[in-house]
Amino acid sequence: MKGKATSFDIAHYAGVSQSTVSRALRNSPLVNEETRRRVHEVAKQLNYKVDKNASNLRTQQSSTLALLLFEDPTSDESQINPFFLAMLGSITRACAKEGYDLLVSFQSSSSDWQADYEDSHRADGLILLGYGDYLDYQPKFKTLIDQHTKFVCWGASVDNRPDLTVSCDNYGGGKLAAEHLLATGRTDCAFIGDASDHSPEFFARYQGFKDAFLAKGVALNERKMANAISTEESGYHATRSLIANNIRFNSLFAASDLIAIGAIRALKEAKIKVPDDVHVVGFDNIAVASFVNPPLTTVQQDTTLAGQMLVDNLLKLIRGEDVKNTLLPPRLIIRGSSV
Amino acid sequence: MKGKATSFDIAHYAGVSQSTVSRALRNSPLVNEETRRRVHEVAKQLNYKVDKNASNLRTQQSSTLALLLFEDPTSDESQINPFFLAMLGSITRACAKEGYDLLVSFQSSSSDWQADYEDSHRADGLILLGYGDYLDYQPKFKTLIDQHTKFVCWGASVDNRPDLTVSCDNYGGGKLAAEHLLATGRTDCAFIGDASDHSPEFFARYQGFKDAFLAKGVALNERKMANAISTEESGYHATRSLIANNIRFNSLFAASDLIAIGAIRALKEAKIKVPDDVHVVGFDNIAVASFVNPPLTTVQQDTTLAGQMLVDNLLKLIRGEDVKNTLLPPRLIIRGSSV
DNA sequence: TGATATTATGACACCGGTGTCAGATTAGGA
DNA sequence: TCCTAATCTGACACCGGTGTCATAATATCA
Repeated sequence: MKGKATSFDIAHYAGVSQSTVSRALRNSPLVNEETRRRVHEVAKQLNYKVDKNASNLRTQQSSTLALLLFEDPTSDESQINPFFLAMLGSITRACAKEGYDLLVSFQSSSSDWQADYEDSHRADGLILLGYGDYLDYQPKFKTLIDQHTKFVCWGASVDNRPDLTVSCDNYGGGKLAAEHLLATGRTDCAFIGDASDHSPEFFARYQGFKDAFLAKGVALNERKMANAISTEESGYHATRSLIANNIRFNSLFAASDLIAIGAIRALKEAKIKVPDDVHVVGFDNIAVASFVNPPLTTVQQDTTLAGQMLVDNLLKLIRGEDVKNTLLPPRLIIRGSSV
Repeated sequence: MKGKATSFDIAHYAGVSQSTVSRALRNSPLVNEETRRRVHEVAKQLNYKVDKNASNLRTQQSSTLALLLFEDPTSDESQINPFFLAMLGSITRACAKEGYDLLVSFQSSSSDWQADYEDSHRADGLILLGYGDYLDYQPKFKTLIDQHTKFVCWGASVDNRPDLTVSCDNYGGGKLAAEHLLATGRTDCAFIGDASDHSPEFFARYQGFKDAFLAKGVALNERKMANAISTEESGYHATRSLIANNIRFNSLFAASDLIAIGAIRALKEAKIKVPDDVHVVGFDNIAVASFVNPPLTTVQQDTTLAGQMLVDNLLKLIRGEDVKNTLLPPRLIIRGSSV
């Protein structure tokens, strides 16, 4: 046998027509039990596998989803945000569970990442994942919608289509962090992140945080804020600049764990003790969080559930079913950095 | 325009035949420059994308590689070894660079992971990645070879086909670790890992380590070894059992960073100070390593290069070119856990 | 001007399945 | 025994491209 076996080969050996082979292998009720058995038998012997290209071509669907991970262009090429890596793991598993394959692709946010996966019938739908400047993305989202591309999005809200977004309740998560700091009596708080509409996720975290403070009659000092993207480096520099400007605080809320870890490094360097002098709370609960010193108090996003929801919603979209706006509950994980 | 545009639509609007469209879009020298331009023009307007299924079906290749990540079944479902996540990142990038798509799939090592990707023409070749008991895999490797499946493997050596393996020089890495500990004067060393042929990577690390000690006339004490798989938990328990058995040592070499991190936890718990009482060296240089307390001295595997080599070798294999056995140089990263 | 080479294009088979339709065979009922 | 229904199977068109071959149109040269 040279080359791979085709359904015609099976047909030949099983003494039936190719049509029957196709039906038998898909367990169509139309074929006789005995025939079905024989066909399966031969197929197994010849190690036959359906040619997905042919099958997909005919049925016009691919049983494949594509994950586009777009990263902040300023972040280091070699280091991928561990939070997304965790998401990737759960998405992969969720896909497998649903019988879908997963194409993975990293995109720099500048490039033409509406990519051709769906248009070229490589994938039935897209999952978009990434931090970064969402204003850049809105026009691309629009293009996708115009082209009727099926996609879901982590975190980023898509104008007029909240059903396309799966997100952690960032606002609620920010509140959790605030209430925790308030409970420990640390009301003089700094915020490191990006409280603009360029990063809606960070912004929502900040809003929730601020509102929880306001509810207790404590106003956040706008000066005690510094911008940072979600990298350790960025968190480090932002915090250093606060310290350099002689800004004082006894607690710090970072918009992500990576930022928090960078912040802790800056604090340590300035001989400011965590948690004694400053309580630190992060966001994400990446794997590293429990290993840093001190272990990081953080708001957990349930990546397993998130991956599952992304896949579920996308499949519903593909099947034309109704999809609801999806918000996942955050959970506070208290560790040494804040007690 | 209902549905996606096909090459016939382009042909219609450009006033040429479908054949010419196909040629023009692939920039065949056979088509007239003016025609080519017009066809591209129309294609762009209709947002036409080549149907990969049709194209792949005809050309009998997919421009896709599949990454099969098989994990130790005992490891926690939700936590993926960060080392592999890093590899995944670099493999993805390497694929993109070569113009290949990447299918990602997690396999539990028990399942039928010779998977159908290649047989079903979903992928042109496989990349296998995973820790675990390699004896389990050998028969599966054999099946793959028998079926002429193109694949490469990280770490695991495939009998008689060393060209199919890309690996870090684990033996050399073990030596690096040993020489470092010897240089710091800590010759009474424990080893946590698996020094059997069930995990050839760990075994090689141990061998290199042992040989370097022997070269200095120091023999390792066989009793100061404990088995562990590559998880924090496992490293923790293995180290605890050594301590519980009253086994003393002033340095410790862990077969992987995760194990080392678990070991440090066990040591701390037993009030044994790192690095004062015990120097610890790990292997992998996962992202966490620099954040633990104390920062972990470790042997770095260059994941970027590794991913690139895996992809390069696999593509060579697919193209029928000659592939050499590939061994990547390790590098010692000295941090606080051993000085 | 006629013969030949060159260039550009269209017609058509083909890749390997899936779905439809028609027809053969057997069973069931009168 | 004949007719209709139920069951099973094969022939065939089709999905949307790619590659081969034939041929028309134009250029080249004697």
